[in-house]
Amino acid sequence: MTTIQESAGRGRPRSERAEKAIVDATLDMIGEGVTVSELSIEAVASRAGVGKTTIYRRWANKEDLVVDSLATLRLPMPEPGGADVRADLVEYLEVMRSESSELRNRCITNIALNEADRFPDLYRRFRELVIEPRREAFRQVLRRGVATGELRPDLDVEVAMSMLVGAMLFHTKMSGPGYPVPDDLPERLVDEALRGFRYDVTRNVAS
Amino acid sequence: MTTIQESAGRGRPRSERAEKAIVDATLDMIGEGVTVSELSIEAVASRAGVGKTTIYRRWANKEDLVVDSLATLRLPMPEPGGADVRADLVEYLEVMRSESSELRNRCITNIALNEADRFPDLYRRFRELVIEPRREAFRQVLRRGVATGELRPDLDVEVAMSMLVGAMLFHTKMSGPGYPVPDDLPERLVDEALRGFRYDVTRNVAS
DNA sequence: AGTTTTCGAAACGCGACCGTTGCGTATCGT
DNA sequence: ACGATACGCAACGGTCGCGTTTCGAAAACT
Repeated sequence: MTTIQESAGRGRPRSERAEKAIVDATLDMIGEGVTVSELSIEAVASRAGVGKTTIYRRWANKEDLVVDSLATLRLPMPEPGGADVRADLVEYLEVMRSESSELRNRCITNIALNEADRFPDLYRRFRELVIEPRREAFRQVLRRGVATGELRPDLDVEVAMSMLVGAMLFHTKMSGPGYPVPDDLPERLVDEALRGFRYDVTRNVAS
Repeated sequence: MTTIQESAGRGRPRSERAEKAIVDATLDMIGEGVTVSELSIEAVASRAGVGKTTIYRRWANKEDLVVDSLATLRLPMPEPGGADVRADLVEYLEVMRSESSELRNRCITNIALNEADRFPDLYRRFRELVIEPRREAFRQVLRRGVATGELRPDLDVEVAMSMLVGAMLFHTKMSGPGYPVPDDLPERLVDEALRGFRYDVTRNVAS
């Protein structure tokens, strides 16, 4: 908790509703693509229908507000069904796809991709809190696939992850009004990745 | 050319040096991760060692300055060697990798990934000028591979492109002081993509 | 009832940047 | 030489957001 100080519960208690409105406004604006640099406390206050005082009483600065707001995003990667590697990979990519369609969740990628350089502290905490757990879950699916023999024993897991996740991010970032992410993209990505691009007459006759 | 007007060559001619300094400063700042919104004419002028007047005399607004600056980035994709699909793919990814290490060239991805929503005009022109030609070149390599029989006839070319380019962008965006892009990433990416992840005892024994 | 704390709102002085204008100087064509 | 234009620089009035302060009202405690 980066909150500046708990008030000794003597007088009027802090409004839960105001706090939620502030965090919501913050997340929404970041989700819409507003940079942390551009994010103004005044705009957050106005959007949340709250006085600036109410914000400054809780957070010392903008970065703390953003950190705490992002921390409220609990987006657990689901335990993979575990039927097979293909199903698990598709499931995870599908999570990414569906999340990307909600404005709120876009702030995850927006922060991760845009703010790393300028707010290293924010990025580091965000990386530990959100990014790494997800990478690890994804990594485990691939490792398990190697262990079960579904995937090549010499598969470069990190590179494989980059390909699938990178392709997904690529599409979601490029997506927009005119360029929606196809519903079946996760399946198509996983299938192409599993089969490989090369034409091999001894094997690829169709699945 | 978005330049506001050519002066009738009567008096003192406009300084080539100043113009170059302005464009250089603009590109450098964008390459460093400064948003177009954040980019201030004052900062550009100061960095270029130039008066604001000199900028406003040439460009009507910030967006025009950015458009013209980006247009000076002539970054032709090389004609691929054409030895085989693998070599061509590695070559193109290698171009992306090496470009990403130069600050100046980072403004390509920065603009493409961060400014699409807020500056649709800028993004559209940039897309036509830089992005689409490169996508098309990349696409041709894959199509040629299908035509020569090196790649599967039913390969989903768009998905394949997303995987390779997306993975590369993913790494370059994530890269930084502590996270350099491995030199051999292009090769590793292409090899994993061509082979596929799946373990197939009838085929994968090594290359 | 009285105390304490928070609430939203408004205003403060401060600094950054806007786009414009005027200044004295430099550099071109005629 | 002379007029025209561009140069860098400094200043203008204006807007925006900063972080702080003050205000009267509201909501909890003893």
